Amino acid sequence: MSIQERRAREREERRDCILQAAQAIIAEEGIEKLSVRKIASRIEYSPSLIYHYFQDKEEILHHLMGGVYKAILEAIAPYQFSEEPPEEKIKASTRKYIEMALQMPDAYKAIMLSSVPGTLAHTSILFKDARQKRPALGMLCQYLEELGWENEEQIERTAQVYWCATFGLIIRMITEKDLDHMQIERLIENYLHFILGGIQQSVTCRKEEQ
Amino acid sequence: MSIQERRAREREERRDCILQAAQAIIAEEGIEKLSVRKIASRIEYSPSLIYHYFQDKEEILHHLMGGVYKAILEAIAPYQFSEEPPEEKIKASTRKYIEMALQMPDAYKAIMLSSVPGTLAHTSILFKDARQKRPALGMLCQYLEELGWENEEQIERTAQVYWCATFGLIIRMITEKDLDHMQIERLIENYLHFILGGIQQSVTCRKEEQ
DNA sequence: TTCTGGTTTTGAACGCCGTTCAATAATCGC
DNA sequence: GCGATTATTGAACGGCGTTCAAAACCAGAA
Repeated sequence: MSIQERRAREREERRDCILQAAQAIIAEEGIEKLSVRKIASRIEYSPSLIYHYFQDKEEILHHLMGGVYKAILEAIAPYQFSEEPPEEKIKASTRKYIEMALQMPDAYKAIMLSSVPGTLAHTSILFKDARQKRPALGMLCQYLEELGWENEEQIERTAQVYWCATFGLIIRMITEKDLDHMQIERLIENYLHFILGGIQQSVTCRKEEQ
Repeated sequence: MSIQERRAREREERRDCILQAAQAIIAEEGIEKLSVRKIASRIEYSPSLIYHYFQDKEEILHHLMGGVYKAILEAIAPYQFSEEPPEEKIKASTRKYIEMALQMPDAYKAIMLSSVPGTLAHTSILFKDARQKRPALGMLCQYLEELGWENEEQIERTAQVYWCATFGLIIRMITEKDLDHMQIERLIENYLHFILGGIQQSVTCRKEEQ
């Protein structure tokens, strides 16, 4: 028993070791320079070994990216329980989300632009009832409800396009390098103002309809 | 003279031929499967030949993508001269832009996500005075002016985040496959409603400030 | 201790890729 | 027709992800 346990533990350790090496390479050279062979040489094993611990390169990426995205989601989770008004909660958590993403641009890009089913299962937001499975989406839906929105379908769809829009800003800021902190700060501020306007306007519309 | 002209023409023709072959491969197999060797084999020349007509693979992509993006911009240009109210012009041209992008998802993704300076020079929108160089941006700025906006800086920044947001929606719709026409239509409709809300709200704010 | 069965690790290979470069073939100006 | 220019090629380099049969290793049984 004990021996099998040790074996399993060692196996897990080596998996971690591979993931760590991959992370280090990404940190040093960028995600597009990551290769199975480089991971192997860094841990001083032959490339074929990797394939006894992971099915393919994609699986390695998937593991790493899962961790990254989880970190972002965990960073914005606390706002949920804040006592501030919903608008402020939306603003604060969106800002945090953007800042987290910008701190790990390669990883964010990689995970959010991946079309691999396994990754997509963690990042897609445009399916029905997505709010149940996507914390960021669910959080925004909750805020909208706190703001008095009632149409379930409109809430979810608004949350979906909201996060698409936020995603767009982030990716463009990542893609267009040479933006300094000042410009980024201004863009985020402008974006939040603009997008919150969209939410408030929709409230106005709803109120008028009643 | 004439002979040199013919030479130049022939050279141009072969360049076109290479570009056409590349386009065909992209159409058949997707952009990520495009390779210099495939282009060469399709035009029945050796791979090395390609490098006498283009500096590298990137330059080929750049030429193709330039054409693609131009097509989108040309498709939305006419709305500029329409007599409809600015809100309608914004809605209509944004919708057209989105639809065009969705018709050539691979190409759109490739050009808008490329970080290569040459490509970036055609697609970046987050720099100062971008409205002078970016038709889509300039158009939106014009509409905002027609709506009575006056703060030059706010106009440009709003236009920037507006297109970032639109870009985000498009990329997510492209990335998350399995969306049917109905869902896409609903998302676009919802997005336009939402984002126009943002614009109108900003107007309201401005009016209140005065 | 030696053998056995399973696990871990490797080396070599396959078939791709982008790119370079010296050598050859074709074409032109004279 | 000849020398220079241009077009084209074949072979090679170094990289990639991945596969697979063979080797090395190791736990427990005889």
